Amino acid sequence: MPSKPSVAPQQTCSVKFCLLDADYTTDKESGKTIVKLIGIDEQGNSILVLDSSFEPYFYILSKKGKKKELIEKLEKSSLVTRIDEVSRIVEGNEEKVLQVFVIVPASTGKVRESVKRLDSVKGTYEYSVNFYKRYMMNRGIYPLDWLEIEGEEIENETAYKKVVKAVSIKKMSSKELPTLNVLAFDTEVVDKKLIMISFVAKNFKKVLTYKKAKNAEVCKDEKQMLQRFVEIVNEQDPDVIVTFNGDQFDFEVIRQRADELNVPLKLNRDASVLKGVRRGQTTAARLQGRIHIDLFPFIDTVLAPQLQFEAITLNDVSEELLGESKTDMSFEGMLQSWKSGKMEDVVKYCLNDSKLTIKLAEILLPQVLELSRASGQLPFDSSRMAYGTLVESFFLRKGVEHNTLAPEAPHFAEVEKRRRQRPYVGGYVKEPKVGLHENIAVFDFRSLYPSIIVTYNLSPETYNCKHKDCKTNKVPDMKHHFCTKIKGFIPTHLKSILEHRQEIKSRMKNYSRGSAEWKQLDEEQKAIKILANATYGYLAYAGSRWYSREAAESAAAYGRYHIQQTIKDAEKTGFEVLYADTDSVFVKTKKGSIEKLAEDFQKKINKSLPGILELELQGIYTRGLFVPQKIGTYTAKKRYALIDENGEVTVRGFEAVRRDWCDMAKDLQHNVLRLVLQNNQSEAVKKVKHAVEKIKKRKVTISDIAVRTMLGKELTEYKATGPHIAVARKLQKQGHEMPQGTVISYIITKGAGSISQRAEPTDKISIKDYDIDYYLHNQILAVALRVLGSLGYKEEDLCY
DNA sequence: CCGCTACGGGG
DNA sequence: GGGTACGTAGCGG
Repeated sequence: MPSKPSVAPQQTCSVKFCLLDADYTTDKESGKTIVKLIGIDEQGNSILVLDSSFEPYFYILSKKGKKKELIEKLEKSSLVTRIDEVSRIVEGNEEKVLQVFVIVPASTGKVRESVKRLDSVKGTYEYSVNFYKRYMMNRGIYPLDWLEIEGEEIENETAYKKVVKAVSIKKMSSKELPTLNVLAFDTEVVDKKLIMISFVAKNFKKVLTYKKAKNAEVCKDEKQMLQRFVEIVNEQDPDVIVTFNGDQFDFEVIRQRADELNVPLKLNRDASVLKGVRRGQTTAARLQGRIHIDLFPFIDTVLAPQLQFEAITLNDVSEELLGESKTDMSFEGMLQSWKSGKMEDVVKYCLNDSKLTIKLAEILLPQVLELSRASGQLPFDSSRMAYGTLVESFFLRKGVEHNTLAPEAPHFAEVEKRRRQRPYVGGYVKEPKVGLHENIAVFDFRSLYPSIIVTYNLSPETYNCKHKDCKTNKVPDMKHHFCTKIKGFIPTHLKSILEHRQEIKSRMKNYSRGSAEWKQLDEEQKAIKILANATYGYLAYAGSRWYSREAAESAAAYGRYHIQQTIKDAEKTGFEVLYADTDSVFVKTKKGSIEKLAEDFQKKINKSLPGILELELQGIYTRGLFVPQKIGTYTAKKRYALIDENGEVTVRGFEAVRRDWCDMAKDLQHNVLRLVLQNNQSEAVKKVKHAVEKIKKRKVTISDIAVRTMLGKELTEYKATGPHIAVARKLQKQGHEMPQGTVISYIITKGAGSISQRAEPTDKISIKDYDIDYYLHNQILAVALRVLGSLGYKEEDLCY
């Protein structure tokens, strides 16, 4: 960090750059806290801007008549630099509060701690807002803003093209995204040692390893490979580094190996060494000057709920988002190749992972950046944040922009208490009419919960207000009421982003679908949708500042009320209601055109809905299969499959076909489902019968019937013995090493005892050993009956 | 039935 | 660095 001004006469300069990252540091000489703003200019040069004009502070609301006493006490503290008196809205009321400035960010908590119990203190506020976040909020700066900086350029020996000490910072209006230099990398690890590293950027790809290999740079050993890794990152000088699970895996291994092998990890632009930052139970790899975007946490927290992959693996995610998968090679295959020296396979495998990662980044990075813009959090943070914190940072900003102090964050005991609350009643579910149906229309409420929060003014401060007229405004089937006179904090700002989203959507109409402008606007509106939808959950989130279980509970009650009304109206109109869940209703008609009837119904309902509530016609389907939600004690969330007139199939909730099912069973269910939707039940039954025969006559391969499970931890750490653990222990006794991460492939054999006792490793088994009965009833027929059972088929119908 | 622990992704 | 995930499956009591 350059802290000294250069000896040469300082050069005044002006730069315009797009903000990508921020941090802060304390200058050792002056003791001042310096905010670091990191970004790139129009030419793609990396810029570091230093701003020492911002001071840390927090707020105190004093008790009546005790202000003087409090100020005197505060002035005695060596940590306090000055005290201002300002006007802010506190819990709905305008108050005069003390703004207490302190020497360094860490002092806010210390000073607050020393005064919070004084009887002159009524409340303390915003003492735990991170300094760079505080800075961005107060200055109205959002990530990806273009900033115009006037200042002095400082000589530096860092990888930044320019380091500027800011004198003034102005926001510009451009919303353009800069061209970023993005580098993806992936490592392969065997026995906790790095064996290979691959990189892919726009015009660059490389593989490092230390066994002789074609198409790779062959290093002397692991240490030299790590050194080359550092060199290559610096040569490529990326603005963004992308990984898939780099926080918890790749960077973690790299750090450990670099430690062991004594390789300084100078990956940062300021020439410092990589450090991990604690984020909850996990560590994130945060680089200085380069944003490390780990796609895994982003997909896990933000995208997973909207998508339908079975697991968040690079393979499944790539298949869904890119329509392509990893190479045909399995991990075991790769391992085999490494051990036997078939290096071209390993190189291909490793490089492909980086290729997929960068392709995913092409799609996901714009989403991360728009989410940053919408939430006000840096890309590094917004890509790792859980919904609760993401929503909260948005409202914190709105508070600052509207002179409103955020409620104090709940303390540990309070969070615990909130967590222990009995769960409240959620959305309404109408059990599906099991079977195959035709001429189906699906309706859903557009952004149901956000619309309800806005329409009914649900917010912590509007709950059970004192106004006489509001008291009759009861939530359906609840004792609660919400204010009808004064707009609440949450509904006000939620409404404004919903309107902003509509405005973006109407602007999108000016561009042709799929154009660059259209795509950027689309990402922007999707990011806002994510925030808006998460606000409902935020009201009931235990860590929330704007916590109101009553508001969340009421949103659910209003939701149930409206969906039930819609069901009643649909029935009155002559539809048969097949299924309903929370915000969607599935109906069918026996006579007339489903399209026409559905459109008329939608219009009619919308005329009767209050506020901003709106029912949408989600789609028309030629055929649909609905299966029971309860099978024994197991309750599926949503389980149906639909086909439209173009033959497009939508499947929900059959995902129970995951682990513990063999490939043959998985494939069979897939085929059966499609055939049923194509109204070809006889062919579906034939397929099942055929599979049954194959199992009975042992005309299958081991791989068809193998179940694969990975050892998630060391074998000794398992207390419970599932089938894969039993197999692993058997293998270990035979002298095989069974480290964490070993994939156990097993089949169930004939004989007596539990499934675990009868599980055997695949490599020692012949096709005559498997238990026909188990595969018939617990795999093939089980999976087939999930689909065909709802159509009245019994086991005996599916066997010859 | 409840409460606790371990897990995920990566290799 | 006053930012310390999170929701759930599966086990044992």
